[in-house]
Amino acid sequence: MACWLFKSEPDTWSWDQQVARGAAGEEWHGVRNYQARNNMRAMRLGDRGFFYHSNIGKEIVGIVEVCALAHPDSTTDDPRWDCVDIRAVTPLPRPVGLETCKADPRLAGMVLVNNARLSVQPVTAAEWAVICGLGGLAEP
DNA sequence: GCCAACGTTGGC
DNA sequence: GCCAACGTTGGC
Repeated sequence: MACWLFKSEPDTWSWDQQVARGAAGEEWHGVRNYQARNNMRAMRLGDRGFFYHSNIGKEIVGIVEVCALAHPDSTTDDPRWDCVDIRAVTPLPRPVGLETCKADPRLAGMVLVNNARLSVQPVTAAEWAVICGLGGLAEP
């Protein structure tokens, strides 16, 4: 099972809003970047992802799960853009900041550290485990 | 609020 | 198909 990272500005869509959607989840719409879209197309049901707050907070705040495969983005008529649905699984007991990721040599290769602009990113199993540890979660 | 990095667009 | 111009993102 693959791991991912979803970025959102909390002003636009926050973790709290995601949690409020409950098990139904929410369409991860608005992505207009091919790499990010391709990542979403590669997702399988049940894949886990981190939920990252950009700009405000700059930290990984929770874990989400893919609950619908890629489908057309309902916010555009442009057929190029697909998105998945995700639902909140659990918050991190201790949010993991960008600073922390940059400072940890085990995360030196992380996309978040090296290409901050990509809005939907792959995360390796090793990175996943490190961040869960830093975040105070026993590995899910 | 600024600026650097990056992706996309469009002219040639 | 290349490349310059432009817009957007996101860290600081």
